[in-house]
Amino acid sequence: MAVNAPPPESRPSNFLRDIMAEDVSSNRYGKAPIQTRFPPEPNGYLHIGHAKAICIDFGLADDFCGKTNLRFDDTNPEKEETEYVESIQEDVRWLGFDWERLCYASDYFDQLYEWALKLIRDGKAYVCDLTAEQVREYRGTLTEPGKNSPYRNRAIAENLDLFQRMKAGEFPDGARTLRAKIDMASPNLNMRDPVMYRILRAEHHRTGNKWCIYATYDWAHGQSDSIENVTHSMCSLEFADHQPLYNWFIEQLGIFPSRQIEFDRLAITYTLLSKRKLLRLVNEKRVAGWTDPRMPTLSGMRRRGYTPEAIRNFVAAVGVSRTNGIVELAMLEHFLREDLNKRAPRVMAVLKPLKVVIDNYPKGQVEEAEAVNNPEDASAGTRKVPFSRELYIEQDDFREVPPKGYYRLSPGREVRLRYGYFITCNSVVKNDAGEVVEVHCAYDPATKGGNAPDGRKVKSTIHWVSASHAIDAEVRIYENLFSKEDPNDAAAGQDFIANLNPHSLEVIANAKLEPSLAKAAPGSRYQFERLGYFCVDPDSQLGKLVFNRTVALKDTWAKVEKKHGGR
RNA sequence: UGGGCCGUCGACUAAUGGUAGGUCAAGUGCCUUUGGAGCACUUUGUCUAGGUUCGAAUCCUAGCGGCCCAGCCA
Repeated sequence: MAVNAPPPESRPSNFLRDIMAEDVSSNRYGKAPIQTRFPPEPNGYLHIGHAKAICIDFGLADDFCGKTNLRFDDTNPEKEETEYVESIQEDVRWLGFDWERLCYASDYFDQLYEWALKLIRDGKAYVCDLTAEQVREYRGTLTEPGKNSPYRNRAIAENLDLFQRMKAGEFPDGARTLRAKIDMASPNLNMRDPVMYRILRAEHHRTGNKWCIYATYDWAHGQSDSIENVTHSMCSLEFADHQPLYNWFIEQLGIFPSRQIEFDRLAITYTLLSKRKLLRLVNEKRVAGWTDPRMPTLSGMRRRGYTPEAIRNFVAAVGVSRTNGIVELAMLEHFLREDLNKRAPRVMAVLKPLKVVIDNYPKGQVEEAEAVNNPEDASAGTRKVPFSRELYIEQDDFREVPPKGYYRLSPGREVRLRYGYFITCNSVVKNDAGEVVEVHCAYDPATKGGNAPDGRKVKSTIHWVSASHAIDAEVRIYENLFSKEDPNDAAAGQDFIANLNPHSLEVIANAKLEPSLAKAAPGSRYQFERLGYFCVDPDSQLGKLVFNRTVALKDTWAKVEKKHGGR
């Protein structure tokens, strides 16, 4: 029913789309619709590297009016869990994709078994009694050919009998394997009689204890693709050496000829994208689980405040090729800010409070300043923010001795309180340690709303909250989880654990927020003006809000400060 | 070392034998009630050497460099 459409002209080209377009125009699959699949193994949570694969698998199929299945590649019961199959579905949906069919490689265990029998009957597979270690020895090396297994020429009837008894559970784990009979001298090691089945007594999250033999990736993947009529099976570059084997099985069986195409994995600076290593961070409690906001998992990023749109835009901008590159984290952050800038309501919050007393403002008086909710979106409207004699401003927004290029408050200097008044600092109060703990100012009543009738200008506008109206909140500030661009670049004898950033989480226990935030719901995102984007963490409770900093705003002052060598 | 894949601005990626372009980053200026956002402008690139061709990032050869493969993981 689906008609294969040519790709839209507007999109930048990529080699995958080109291949698919060629296959469509050359009628490689006749009238069969384009079909792809996203095939995660349920052995961990999805991360942003998977987001790239998801966007490719679903996006490309969509470009050609095709369909995409979500298929769990669950052929190794020792590592797979239901928790993971659930989180994966949630994450794919959250990213904005919906699958045609939900499948499991384990759906095909019976069919795979039948096909294995066929290969045995055709003399293309045999039961091998070599131990794992012997198999390795017989395989040869990168430069030397392998040797034939002594069991390679077993009679078909014997192979059939042995294989059926493997399935029946007559042999202990690891005692025998079923191997494809291909070529022990092939320069491609994957073709040196690869193992198709191993004996493994482990409870499978779906098939329970029905099976004690499990298909390997090579035997399961291509056949699963074929069963689902997958036309284009995209996978990452490291599988390129498996493609001849992928094709060999399909040819021997004479089944639907799915085509494997490899592309490069996503890599990002300061980020680890390996399920195995992320699992270690979780198991060793280096982070608070898979959903820790510092994790590159989709669930961690979601909790951190990322939007699916930001991730999709990033993935699209990164593109796809066959080179092994590393994208700068700055690029991800750009697309995050770009999206949040459009959608996040602005709000005032003070992370590190410094008390400001406006000496000439009437005691007990409260005014309501009208604040714009989102300058990027007029329809977001305005809100009222209480203003009074005692306020909090950011400690960073006052300097007793202003460094070069510093525009904010300092003794004798006038600044604007956003949506409030111009104030001038007259004096400071210090504690015993000599630190400024209170700043005394005078306001100009004529500048209400933030404009001086005489046209006088100030160099900076700072945010504030009314001390008596502010609500307290915990704010969690995140930095990169790793302090090295390449987390794996560790000294001899060390690994990525050594590159963990000890300052990746800073908890601010008593931030002061404007009262409009009192009922902010978990998951909602805001821009704390001049600071960054923040979202409400699910740890929040009534009266005890917890915010995560999603990403800081671009900080021009930080650059200036760095250049001047200021503090 | 055998095989496979790949080398385009600092990063990612287009150009499919015919003007090396885009995004990020960096820089400059404008604007600004967020040192935010926005706008304008600028810098920097085809790994090297040969060859084919009127013309090469693109095709060929060689070299150099990087990544992947010796799990009964995926």
